[in-house]
Amino acid sequence: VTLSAVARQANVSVATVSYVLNGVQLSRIPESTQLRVRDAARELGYVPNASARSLRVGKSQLVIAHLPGGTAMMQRAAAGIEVIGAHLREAGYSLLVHGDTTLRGLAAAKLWSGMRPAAVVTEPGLLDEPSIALLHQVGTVVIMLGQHSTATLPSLVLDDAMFGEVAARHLLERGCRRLVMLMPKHPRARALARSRLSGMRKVIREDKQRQVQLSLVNVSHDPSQLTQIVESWRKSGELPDGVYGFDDVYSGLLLGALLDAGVRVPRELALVGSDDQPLCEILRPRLTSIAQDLTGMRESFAEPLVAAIRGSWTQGFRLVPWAATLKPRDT
Amino acid sequence: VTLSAVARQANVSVATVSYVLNGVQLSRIPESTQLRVRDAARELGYVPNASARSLRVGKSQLVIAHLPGGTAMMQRAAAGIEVIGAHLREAGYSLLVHGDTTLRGLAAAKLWSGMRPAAVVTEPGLLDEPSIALLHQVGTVVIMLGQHSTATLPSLVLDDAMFGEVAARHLLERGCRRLVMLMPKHPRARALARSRLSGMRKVIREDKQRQVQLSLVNVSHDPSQLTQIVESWRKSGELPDGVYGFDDVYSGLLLGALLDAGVRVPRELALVGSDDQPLCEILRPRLTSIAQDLTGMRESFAEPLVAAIRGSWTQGFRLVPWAATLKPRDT
DNA sequence: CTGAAAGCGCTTACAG
DNA sequence: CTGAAAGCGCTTACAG
Repeated sequence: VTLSAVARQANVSVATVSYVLNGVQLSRIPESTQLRVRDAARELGYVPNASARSLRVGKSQLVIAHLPGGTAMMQRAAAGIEVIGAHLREAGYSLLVHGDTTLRGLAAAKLWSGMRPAAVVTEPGLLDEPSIALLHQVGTVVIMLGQHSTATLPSLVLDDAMFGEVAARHLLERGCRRLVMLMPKHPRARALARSRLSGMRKVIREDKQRQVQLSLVNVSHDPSQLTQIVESWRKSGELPDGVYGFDDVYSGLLLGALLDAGVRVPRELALVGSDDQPLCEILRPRLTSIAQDLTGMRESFAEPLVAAIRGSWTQGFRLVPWAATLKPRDT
Repeated sequence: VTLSAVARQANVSVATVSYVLNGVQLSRIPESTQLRVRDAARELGYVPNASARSLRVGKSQLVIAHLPGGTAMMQRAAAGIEVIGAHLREAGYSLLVHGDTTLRGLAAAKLWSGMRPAAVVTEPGLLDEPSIALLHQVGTVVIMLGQHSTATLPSLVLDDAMFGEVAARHLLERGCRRLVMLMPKHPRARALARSRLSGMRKVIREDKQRQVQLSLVNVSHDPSQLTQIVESWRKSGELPDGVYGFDDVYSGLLLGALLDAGVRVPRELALVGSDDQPLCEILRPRLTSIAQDLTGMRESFAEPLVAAIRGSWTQGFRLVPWAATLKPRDT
């Protein structure tokens, strides 16, 4: 069932049907005709052929998110994907996610440029310059999620400083003075960690009289490494009294190592995670964490995203601040 | 840069270019012409317009996976999406994921049928009969992930029995006789749980002389409920000696409740989770779990999927057996 | 062995 | 206010 079938049924031309169904130049078409067209379309169960439309206008309504699963960014995105997806749909786009890491670089760019998507949302490091150039050549907008060296691309940079601020404020309020933040070695997590760290630093800076010191400790997901760290703290007598563990998994791993070493949590050492995963309720002691707050997602993320897709992007990059809320538990 | 641009450059007709680039009737075209065409395409950086192709052949190369994030199915899929995605790509399809739960039913079907995708992969409960009919009408194959009441649809049913088998075998080997399996109340998780349960039952059945009893306990994600369960076990003196917790999260919640009640794990009660999440390493005692083994994914999942997309599907549904491996830890 | 041509289903400038 | 028509970039039966 095509446009012309609807036209025949409604006794008008295909042009009129197209105008009515797309809401173009409606003022010129009398109510009665519009009604006839809409009725016919409904009766026949007409669904416009997106390929034909794309071919004609030279671009599809597709927005492809190139976000390898398991990525920190992807997990954040998963939480907000409903808000973002709904907003994009209202704006006439379809958001689809490509979660396969094995496809990247020119191979990815070729596949997508073939689809002539309105936009590709990607992370720094997945698409190189020639790939981006290819997408631009077919008129696709390339949007970065995170800081990219080429400042010419529209970039939405997640600003996680609030997480660090909430963590630091909580630890200071508990009276902690010798703070540690765990810094993951994994590159993608590290970008987030730096953002969170900046928030911690800010709060500490604003609180000079209290003589707070902050050390950073690089960590991986290897449990034995955390055992070593705790051991070295014990030996040197430099056990911190407050730790921000970056996220719940790192915090949980540290908690395990602390308990193994006989450190009393939170008596000797207070610990805060991030992301408020189910894990927090499961651990003993239960892990105090920080939940992300999706309020404002629409204004701070979805709307700028649509603006970028439409090509009305002014700055090189834009910070997307995230609200964060403390979830106090045992640690 | 279009097909005709390549044709001009190579001094042949568009038909010839199309034949060469698609590998159709190559035997009839001399090597030298083929070379000229391929060189021209490469030089110009030609990328075929998927919309034009789709319009012409009446169908796109898109395979849309309608898998709301956070779903058990989605998490399993995430693990295997690289294998599946790569296989589909080799077969000429593009797998894209739609992770937004708010879109379902007829609204979803309309959006997708507009794209004329080769296939939509969905779960039971997201698309009703009229929605499926609409997709069928435009020639889209609808594939179910999981058991669907309409046996007419090609369905890939994940068979998690191996998880239950591994769990039961492990517990029996430890000498456990009073077994419990936690059964989640959430509908989607429950389908998986039933599959895992069948594996447990099978192992217990094959082991009659040992007089093993198995009870089921319905659970939700509410920690206080698990506390109550442990309490009732204590009171009645019917503490099981081996528990299969369905997955790591439920197992972890139970472990917390057990420790709070002073039950010694694994001395009094052995506990096995599933999925081998990071959580297992974090808990004290560390949680014994069962990892899924992606070996054989290609044959058991990706290949039948492609067969279904191509329309060569014989049975109503097909079991996809998953290999599973015990990850012994403290519990 | 190669090419001219029809046609997929739309949108939109243009003519009436 | 409405319609006839061009054309987007492909594929493919057909003719030579």
